[in-house]
This record gives sequence, structure tokens and C-alpha cells, in this order.
Amino acid sequence: MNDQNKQYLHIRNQLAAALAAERFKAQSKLPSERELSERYGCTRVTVREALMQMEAEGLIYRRNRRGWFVTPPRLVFSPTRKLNFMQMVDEQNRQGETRVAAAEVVIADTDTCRELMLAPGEKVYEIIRIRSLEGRPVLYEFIYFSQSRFPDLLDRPLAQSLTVLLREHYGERVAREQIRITSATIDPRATEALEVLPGRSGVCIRRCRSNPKGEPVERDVEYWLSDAIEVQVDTH
Amino acid sequence: MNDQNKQYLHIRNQLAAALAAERFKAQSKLPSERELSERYGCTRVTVREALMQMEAEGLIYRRNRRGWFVTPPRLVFSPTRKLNFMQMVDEQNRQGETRVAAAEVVIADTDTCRELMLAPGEKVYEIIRIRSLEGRPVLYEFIYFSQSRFPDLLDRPLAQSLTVLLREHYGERVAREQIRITSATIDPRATEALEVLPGRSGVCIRRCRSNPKGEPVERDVEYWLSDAIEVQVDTH
DNA sequence: TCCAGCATCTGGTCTAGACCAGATATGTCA
DNA sequence: TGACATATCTGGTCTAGACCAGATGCTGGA
Repeated sequence: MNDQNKQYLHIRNQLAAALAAERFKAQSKLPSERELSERYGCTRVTVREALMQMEAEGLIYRRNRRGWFVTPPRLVFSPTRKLNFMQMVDEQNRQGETRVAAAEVVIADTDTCRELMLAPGEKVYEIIRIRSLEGRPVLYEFIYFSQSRFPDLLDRPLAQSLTVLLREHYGERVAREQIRITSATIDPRATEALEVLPGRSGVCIRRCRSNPKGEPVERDVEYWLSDAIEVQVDTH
Repeated sequence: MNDQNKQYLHIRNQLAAALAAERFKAQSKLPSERELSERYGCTRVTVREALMQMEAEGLIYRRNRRGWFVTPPRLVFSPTRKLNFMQMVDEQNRQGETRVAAAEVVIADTDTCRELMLAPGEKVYEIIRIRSLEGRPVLYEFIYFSQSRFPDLLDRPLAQSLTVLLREHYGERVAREQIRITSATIDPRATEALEVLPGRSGVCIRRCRSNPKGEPVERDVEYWLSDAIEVQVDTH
């Protein structure tokens, strides 16, 4: 069986060509699965095979029981350039939005203790934020700070750049950052907000920022939709 | 319908627990889809749903018509540390292998021309290598060099570090590297060697290396199995 | 002992339905 | 006009089969 004989690849190619020809614009909705299965004379299972492949390719994305939509361009993320989210977004002429979903004091888990060099059982702020591009949520992030180091942090505006906030209110500067990037399952707490099926994979970025003395200051665990981001690194 | 009521998640959880309990070791084979469907009293479609989810999570991987296998640990890749593949592999106590799949002179495509600052239509060496960990192919890479700059390159040993080769035979040093990392469809030419279904997604790493004068020297397009790699970046 | 050919096992693709639950549009009533 | 109930549309999950092609193991013959 050649690739050409596979119906789902045929459907994929037709739809991909339509996208390339811009017959569907970014964020616009594709016809429903039932309509497509009728149009191509096959079952919904086969149509879904094609759609899920295009999802894996990053061409389209799902919204829960709402349908399939055309993926907008990726945001280029350059960790070495030390720009914050809004600066990146502006530079690339995108519309960004940050929403604080939760901000509370919790007991640090083992990973957070290790990264922030805390004793087991110590308390940290956990800030959860959701960031969107053109209205589409693309990032779900967990941010951790030592509570004792940054008193009253939760009373401050948390939707803006936290690096700026640390510098201006606590005189704490970030000098070094370790970043780990993997493809991984999106955290169950994030699946609903990002409208992904439980267990589907995305890009996980874990960052640990330290001050000039080498003391860890901030830990950050980010789940990005995998079609929404391109990481760019320059080394010398 | 709760998550618990979804059969495919139930099967996933059972199998994931078995993996966690190390009842299956890395690289070992899972029972066949038909056997699992009998064991769980459901159809193969549902079993496949569970298996494909676990594949997306990076817990297991497929080999064409051979079955499902347990994924070995990820290789940590640190672009800022300037280690070559074999050094990384040794340091992490893994077994690496490099195979040169092709090495020939081709007309540079538009991307390669732009990256290497070549005139349209110029010729480049295209070297294709496959790298494996413990016998599992995990990386398919395309490497491009200007033909006029590096005469007789193809006569040299291409399975080893090309950075070393450039330095020792051509006196060319790499001083700067731009790296772009995205989740993307695996190149059709690579799907067979990596044993992935056409169109499935992986991690694409594109690198452009320059010498101290800022002249681009090497372009590299790598397709990694997404469960095989973790990228780690340190910035100062 | 080694190899060729065949049977069997595997996943890969597909049909033709079904029912459910969330999202959305519509229409009705206050 | 505005709020709410309802009907309809969407994707999400699942059944019970089918056939195909590649991978593998077995078996008999040279």
C-alpha cells in the first residue's frame, strides 16, 4: 500500500493544500468531521486520522467539541535574549495576553526544593498563569518563589513581568538561567485551559533562575502547545 | 464521562503502572494489540488509542509491524557546552552509533543558500547520518557544507565529529552557533529509518555554525524522536 | 548446516454503524 | 429586550468486524 493509496493521507494532502492556498485563514474553522467524511466518501474514523495527523504536524488544532481550526504562526522564543513575554510578543507583532489563574502559598514539592535549594517542607508561592496569543491560550505556567525571601509577593501585580517585579521591589537581579526543554505530556491541570486532550504532548520548558551570587531565585515550569512555539538559541 | 470512565485511559494507566513497576524493562516488547484487547475486553481500536497516547507521552514507541516497546531514557543535549555526539553519549553512559546514510554533492536549496550565504544554484555537500542509542535510531540529520570551501570533504571519515574534521583538515574553527528548536513533522526521508509513521511529529533542531569571522560554515538539520532527547541551555 | 519458501503473527488501514456530553443556536416567554 | 429552556450540532469514545503488507519463525530440502 503506497502512501498515495492511504485515504487519510489523501484527505490530509487536500486539506493541507487548501491551507497553503490560504482558502482557510489562521484561526478559521474547518468543516465538521461529518461534513468532511461525506465529502470524501469515507467514515469519520478516517477523517479523524487525517485531522489528527495535521494536528501532529501543527497545521491545525482542536477546540473541545467546537471543531478544528487553522494554527497561527509560531512565536519565536529566544531564551538567551532575556526578553520577557510581552516584549517578544510585541516584537513579532502578535497580540499577547496574560491571565493569573491562581496564586497561593503551598508546600514545595521535591523538585522545587532541589531547584530552589530549600529544606523539605518549606513554603513557596505557586503562581499559575495562562498566556494567550490572539485569544488562543498557548502557555500554562507554574512559577515558584521562596516565601521567606519575597514577603507580600502575592499582593503585587502578577500578570506582568515577574523579573521586573523582583528587581524593582526586592532588588533581586537574575544573572543566570538554566533551561531544559523537552517534549512531554501536558500537565493534567493545564489540559482544560489549553483545550488539549488529557495526555497529549506539548513542549515543556523548565527554567531555574539565579542571582549574581548563584543563589536560585525563581523556578518556572511552562507547558506550551507544541505548535505555538519555536525556541531559538545563540551560542558563542 | 469522567476520565476514569474512559477505557483507553484505564488501559493506559494499567500499562503505565506496569512500566513504573519495571515489569517491563527499557526496549522490551509489550504484548500484542490483539492480546491486550482480549485481556481488557475491548476492541483493538480502543487499545490503540491507549498505546498511541502512551507513545505521545514518550513512554513507549512503535516499530513497524513489530510491536510496541518501552522507551529508554532521554539523552540530554546541551548545545551551549559544545560537546559532540559521542562525548555526550559517553558522559551519560549510553551506547551511541553513527551511520552515514548518504554523502553527495547537490544543488543547495533556498534555505541552505540563505543560511550559508551562497548564490542560488551553488553546490553543496549533503551528508545524511543516522545516529542510534543502544541500537535504536533516534536521530536523522542532514548536514550541508559549501563544496568550494571544503574540497575533497567526502573522501574523509564522515561518521566521526565533523567539527573536529573541519578544524584538523581545513583549519576552520566554529565560534558561533545559532540553534532553532521546534516540534515538527519528521522529514519524509527520515520516517523509514526512524520507524515512525509518515507525518508523525518529532523534535527538529536546525543549527547554523559560523567561524570567528562570522562566516557561516555548516548547516545542520536534525530530526530527533521526540521521546529521545532533552535540550538543556545555560545562559549568563 | 544453511537457506528458501511458507505459514503465522504483527501492526496499519478502513467500514458502518452507535451513544454520550459539551457547545451553540434558536425560539419562547416574561 | 433579555433570560432561560430546548433542539441541534460538534467532537469524543466505542463496538465488531474486515483486509492488507511487512516481519518473523518454522520447516523441509539441498
